Amino acid sequence: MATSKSLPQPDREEIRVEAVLQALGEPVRLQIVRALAAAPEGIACGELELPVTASTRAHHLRTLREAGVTSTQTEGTKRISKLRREDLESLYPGLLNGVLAAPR
Amino acid sequence: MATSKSLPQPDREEIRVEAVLQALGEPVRLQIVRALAAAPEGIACGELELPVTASTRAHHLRTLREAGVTSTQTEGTKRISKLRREDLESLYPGLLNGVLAAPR
DNA sequence: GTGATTGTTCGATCGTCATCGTACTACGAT
DNA sequence: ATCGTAGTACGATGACGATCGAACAATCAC
Repeated sequence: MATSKSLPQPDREEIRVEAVLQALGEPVRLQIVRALAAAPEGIACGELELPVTASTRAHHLRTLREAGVTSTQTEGTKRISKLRREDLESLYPGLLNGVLAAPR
Repeated sequence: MATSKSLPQPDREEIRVEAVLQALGEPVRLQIVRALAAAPEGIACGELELPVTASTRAHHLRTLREAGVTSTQTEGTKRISKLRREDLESLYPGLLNGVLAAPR
């Protein structure tokens, strides 16, 4: 049986804009967010191509999740992360689109 | 005669989204940005009510200016800072409004 | 079971940054 | 010129965070 569990994350009303902006302001994390934005079905940690080691990758994914930017579900040994687009759009309408509109 | 000079700042195309997000992610700076958003005519450094000393205030204003978030003009001994709304809206449409929509 | 895969957690290191006080500059008023 | 005001620049400190390697945990395949 494929057990699937959600990792802890802040509720929508607990999300703080400073934490979101700080999370998005780190280059590696912004790169992750761009990849997640291009993959609505979510991405497993290991599938992200990043210039850092696996432990640093885990650290950034945790930061994004705890800031309320992403949600993570375990699928077997994989952990699928997705953007919390609805929550972010509801809290800060236009913010995410504006960030994603930035030239790379 | 009232001499008026603009302090150096990045051109629109030099603005990096990481720097903008990082600048906005600091609580004191976000407070400054909120105050500037409420005062389209600009605010002098000393008129900002912040829980930090003058030197820290100057540091944050410099960070915002160098990130491309604000512009600063000298008016006598005062330095008037304004939000670069047009540039930010052009680069990251919706971002600033989204941030300002956040509950305090 | 063993082993391989996937990912996290822990501890350490190193750099960056927010903060402060002090000294300094620039301008205006007297 | 002297004084007061507005703000910056510098140097130091302390805290936070990005990074890594190594050890650990959980699941799947065999």
